[in-house]
Formats: sequence, structure tokens, C-alpha cells
Amino acid sequence: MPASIRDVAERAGVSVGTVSNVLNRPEVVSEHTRERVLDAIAALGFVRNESARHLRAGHSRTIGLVVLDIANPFFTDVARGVDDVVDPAGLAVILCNSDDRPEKESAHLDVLAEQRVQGVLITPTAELSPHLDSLRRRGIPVVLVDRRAPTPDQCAVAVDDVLGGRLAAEHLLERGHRRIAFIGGASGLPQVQERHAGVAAAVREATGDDDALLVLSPEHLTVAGGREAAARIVGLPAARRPTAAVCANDLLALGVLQEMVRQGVRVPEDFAIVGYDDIDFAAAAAVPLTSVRKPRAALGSRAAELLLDEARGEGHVHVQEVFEPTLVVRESSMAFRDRTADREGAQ
Amino acid sequence: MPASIRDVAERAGVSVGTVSNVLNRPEVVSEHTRERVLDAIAALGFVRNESARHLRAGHSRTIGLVVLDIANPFFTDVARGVDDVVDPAGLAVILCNSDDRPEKESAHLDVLAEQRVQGVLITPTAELSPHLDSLRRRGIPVVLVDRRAPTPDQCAVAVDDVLGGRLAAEHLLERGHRRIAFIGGASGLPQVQERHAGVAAAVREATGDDDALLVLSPEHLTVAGGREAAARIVGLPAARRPTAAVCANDLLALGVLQEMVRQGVRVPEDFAIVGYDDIDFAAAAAVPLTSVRKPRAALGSRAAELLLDEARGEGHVHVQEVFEPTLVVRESSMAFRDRTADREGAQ
DNA sequence: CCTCCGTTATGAAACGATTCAGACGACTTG
DNA sequence: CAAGTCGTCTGAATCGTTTCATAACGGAGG
Repeated sequence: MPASIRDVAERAGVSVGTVSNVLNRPEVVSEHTRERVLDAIAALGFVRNESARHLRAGHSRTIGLVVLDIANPFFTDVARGVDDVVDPAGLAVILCNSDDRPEKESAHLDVLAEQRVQGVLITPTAELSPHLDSLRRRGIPVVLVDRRAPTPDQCAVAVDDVLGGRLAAEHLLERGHRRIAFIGGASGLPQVQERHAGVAAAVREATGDDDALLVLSPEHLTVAGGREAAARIVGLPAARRPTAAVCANDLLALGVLQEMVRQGVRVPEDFAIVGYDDIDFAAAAAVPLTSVRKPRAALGSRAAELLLDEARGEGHVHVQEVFEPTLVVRESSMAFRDRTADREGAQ
Repeated sequence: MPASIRDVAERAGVSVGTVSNVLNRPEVVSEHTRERVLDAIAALGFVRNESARHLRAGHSRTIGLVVLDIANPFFTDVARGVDDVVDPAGLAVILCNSDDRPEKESAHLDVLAEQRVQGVLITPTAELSPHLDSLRRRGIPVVLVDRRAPTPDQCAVAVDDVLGGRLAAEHLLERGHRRIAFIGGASGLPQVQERHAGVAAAVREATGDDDALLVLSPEHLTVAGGREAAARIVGLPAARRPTAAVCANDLLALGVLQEMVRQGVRVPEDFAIVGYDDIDFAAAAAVPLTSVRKPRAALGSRAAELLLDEARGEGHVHVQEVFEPTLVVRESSMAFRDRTADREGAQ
């Protein structure tokens, strides 16, 4: 129904080749002809058919971005970073939400493959899907976002999560906490495991006690998951109950905070909380959240840069970039009493 | 580079037509042939080229979703609702962020037109872009989201924002507030104007005083905008300073809350706040936010349903759906002292 | 044995753009 | 004046798929 290049050519009284030239290499066509063609285009409301272009060109002008949870502001910030790079390059982004479910992820990757996207940016679920490899074998670049590359033959932009976990834990340990909870997730994401590892190492070094760390793994890394974990913590006998928690992301931390408040547990006096990601809402929380800050937008834009470079071909070298997180201390971890004394008294 | 249907045909020793049949109408090809073809497909890692399909079919398998602010959880919730409908239909969503800027919106609409999307879901900027009409003239369905249709010849899914504004204002008026601020935005979005109208009507009815409502319009409907507005309110002389605010969305409300707390203004004792949208973070705020709740995901999924129906053609009737908002009362508006007395004392 | 029919497979024509070898004048140049 | 050059335009081939008219084959019915 919509006008094609042939209709334009007919109306302007030129060949289709000439119309194409007006569109793509205007300098090779005479001014007079160019104007006639442009007039015809305007009159017919002609819009290029991207699929036809793509078919001929062999590559599309889109990239795919697959995230774990579109409702998590961390990922929308990443998406923004991606957009900042991809938009000026004239590419469109197909944003897919895997919901941390491998089947959804695979389905989305299949669609992206059919769309012949120029490349895929993805924060994958725990297991690296075979679909990812098959994309790469097919020559479609894949850049991992917020996840380390398992092999050096691909690009990845990650954060040193062991360090992040350590920063969070050391902060709590310094403030005297001796029984700490790590609230992760059931899906086994390596980012979460690394954060856990960092926390565990710091706790072990400081306490020499492997039981000092309680690990909870709610189903999902969401506010609801955090509430669930907090309820379990509150249910523990006082002697074994942790006095602080490091959460694998801010959504969890927010959930923990909500449930603690609801149960009448004071934060940070009775229970300290450290989140992860430092999303904007962390600072606005009921009790402003101490959190491990990651360069969210930079993660996205750097990943996009690497992807575009790889898609361009010509001597691309794979880069595994690792950003350093920092700790942002806010009220949720500002305990006032000395917990070391507390604990020693209890023993 | 990637295997084409022709390669598959060759390897399986059949014609391309047969391969296509295996893919699209497997029942018409004999089991033996089908297996051979399927084997070849697996061996070559063949993946359909969606652009070629689309070119032949005349329509793509994607839709566009254009939102005002991807960082606003309201829109990610809408996107989720859209996904719930669009995904099972086997379509992909191209998510675009206009940042409330008409030029970005237009640019995105152009890209979507070139992609020949099946339809566009959009929360448009204040002025309805001519690009929207030109899409519709070209036969691409457009459904407005969270925005009323200007004419009955198109679908729209909106919320009764006059009512929403009224609910918010009446709640504050009942609690004794007599000087109220409406914090909107500078970009003139009709949703915001309607909320304003609802608030203004309620305030006028209750106070008979047109000056009882102070209108502030920060640049953007964001947390930063809210902080900016709050700072201006605090700067006002006490006699003219409002005692409460209705904010055009929750991001603004969160910003107002932050700045008030920072300036030592107690919420809700000294200043009450009502937000709009009821995003999840509203309940988790420093002071849990009273907010006007909209059916966020339903807005998206209903809009997507209408879009798919319209794209299907065949006797589609345009629907303008208007959801009713409800007020969710939380702490941010729970004032304790009687402000009527307060005000009367002041006069 | 012939005809007819149903099942299955074929091959060519589209879809809309880009590209490229070549045509055609008009001009230079030796 | 012939040959070469330049600027401009043409037309056909091509990308990968779907579709559709048609062919090939085998079996049933007369």
C-alpha cells in the first residue's frame, strides 16, 4: 500500500536507480533531477522500507538489549546508557525482558537472530544459553553486560562484585556487626555469587567464624523477595539473628527495609541494611539506603561502544572491562550502639 | 554468510518451496521429506531472515512503544503490560524513549515507520506530532496510551485525570489544608493539565478562593523537578506558603519529599504530599506516599490489545477507554493537627 | 488400460531497495 | 575530427523468503 521507490521513480519520470541515488548519494545526481525526485517523495509520502534495505545490505540497523528485569531501575539506567551511544549511530534498540527466566531469554534471542540484529547486549541468566554461542557462531556480536566473560574471545563489561561485596561487608564489620546476612537470590547469578564471595571473605577474615554469615536466597531479586527474606530473619531466635544484611540489589534492600519497619524493627538501630547498585530510589527510601554504587549508565554505554566496534568488524579486539564499585554510606547502616560489646555480652 | 533457505534446500535435496512449506505448513509435506529438511536446518543452523519474510508478507512482526521517560517506573510497568499481550502474539517490541522531547519523538516515529512496524503505542508529548497522523494515513495503527484521543477515529487508553486530581485535592481539603500547591510540569502535557483542572475545581469549590492554589511548573516531571519545586515553596513567606502539594507524578512527589526533609520541614506534619501514578516506590519512600493509583500494567495491556485488534483489520472499531483512578492514602498526607483552625487563627 | 483425483514437490514470480556495469551526451584535448 | 573524459542516468541483477500455478506420481474406479 505505501508508496515504493518505483512509484516515486514513475512520478518523477526517472529510473529507480536514480531515486536510490538521491536517497543515498545525492551528490551524484543533478540538482534539477534531485529536486524533482524530492518533490515526488514528498508528494507520495514515501518512506524507505527498512526491511528491503536490510535484505539487500545484508545487515539490519537494530541491536538487541536483553535485561533481567525491566522493572529494576538499574536496568533502565543501563538502557539509557546504551541509548546514548546507539541512538546517534542511527540504530534502533529492541529491548527485551528475560525476567531472569532462561526460556524467555532464549525465545528473545531467537527473535533477535531472526531480525538479524547487528549485535546483542545482554545480562544473561545464570547459565549462558547455548543460543548465545549460536548467535556468535553466526557472526552476530554479543557483549555481556554486568557479567564477566567466561572466555577471552568476547567482550564484556562488568563490575568487580567481589570487591563490592567486600566493601559492603567491611563497612558493616567496622561498625561492629558480627552476625551478618547475605540476601541473594535463588537463580544462581554469578554477579550475586561474587557479591556473596566478597562478603563471605570479609566476614571470615574479621570474625574467623564461618557461621557468622547467614545466607538467604529468596526466589527473585525483587522488593517482594526482600520482604520474604526479612520476615525469615525476624523469625529467627534473637541469639542467632543477624544484626545487619548485605543485599544483592537495592530492590531486595528496599523490601527488607519495608518488612523490618512493618515488624517494628528499627533501621539502622536494630538492623542495618546495605543495598547494591545504588539506584536513584535508594537515596529516597524510608531510611536512605547505604548501597554499593555501580556506574549504571556507563556500563550500558561502554557495552554499546564495544558492540558497535565489534559489529563494524575491521580489527576489533575483544575487551573485558571491569569497573570498580564504590560504597555510598547513608542512614540505613549508621548504627549508633557498639555491637561488638553487645555480642561479647551475649556469649 | 548465514545459511539461507536455498542452502537448506540444496542440502536436503529438495526445492526451496518445500523448505518453506516445512517451515510454514508442515502438514502438506510428507514425513520423510520433512525430516530431511529439519535435519538440514539443524545441521546448518538455519534461522529465518525476518526481513525477507516481512518484505514478502508486506508487514513486519514488531510494534513500537514510545514513552516519555523510560526511567519512570510508571512507564516500565506500562511496558510490562504491553509485553504481556504482545509477546504471546509472537511480536517484538521496539521500545523508544522520547524524553518528553518532540524532536526525539519524531525521530523515533520515523524509524518505526521505516521499520514498517505493525503499529505504534505512544504516550505522546504535549503537541500531537504530525508524524503520528502521517503514520495513520499510511495505515499504521496508533494507540494513545495514558492520553485521551483528540478525535474519535483512533484508539486511546487513558485515565480520568480530572477525577484523579479531584480525589487528591479533596483528600487534602478534608484534612483541613486550605493553601495547596499543584506541582506540574513545564511541557504542557494534557494529562498534567487535567490533573491540575481537577485539583483547581476541588479547591475552588471548597475554598471559594482562586488564590488558594499555587501552581508550580518545574522543567521536568522528575525527582530533580520535585526538589526544585519544593525549594521554591520553602522560600515562600509563611503566610503564603502552601501546607500541602498535589504532584503530577510520584517522581515529583519523591523529589518534593526529599527536599522538604532536607530543609527540615516535617512531612506530613508541616507539609502534606500527594503523588500520582502510585509506582511501587511510592510505598517505600522515606515517608510512604499517598498517591493516585492508576492501573499501570492494564493501561499497557489494554492498549496493546486494541493495537493488535486494529492491526488485524477486519471490522475494528475504535475504542476510547478511560480508567478510573483511586486514591491510596499513606503517611505523607496524614496530618494530625487541624489546619482549618490554623488558618482561621491566621486571618 | 485409461482417466481422474489426491498428495506431494517444483520453480518462477513477486516483495522493495541497492548496486554496478554500461549507455549517452557534452566537452576537452591532441 | 577522432578519441578520451566527465557527469548523469538507466536497467538489470540481487538479497531471502513466500506463494501459487503447475507437474509428477500413484492408486482407485470404470
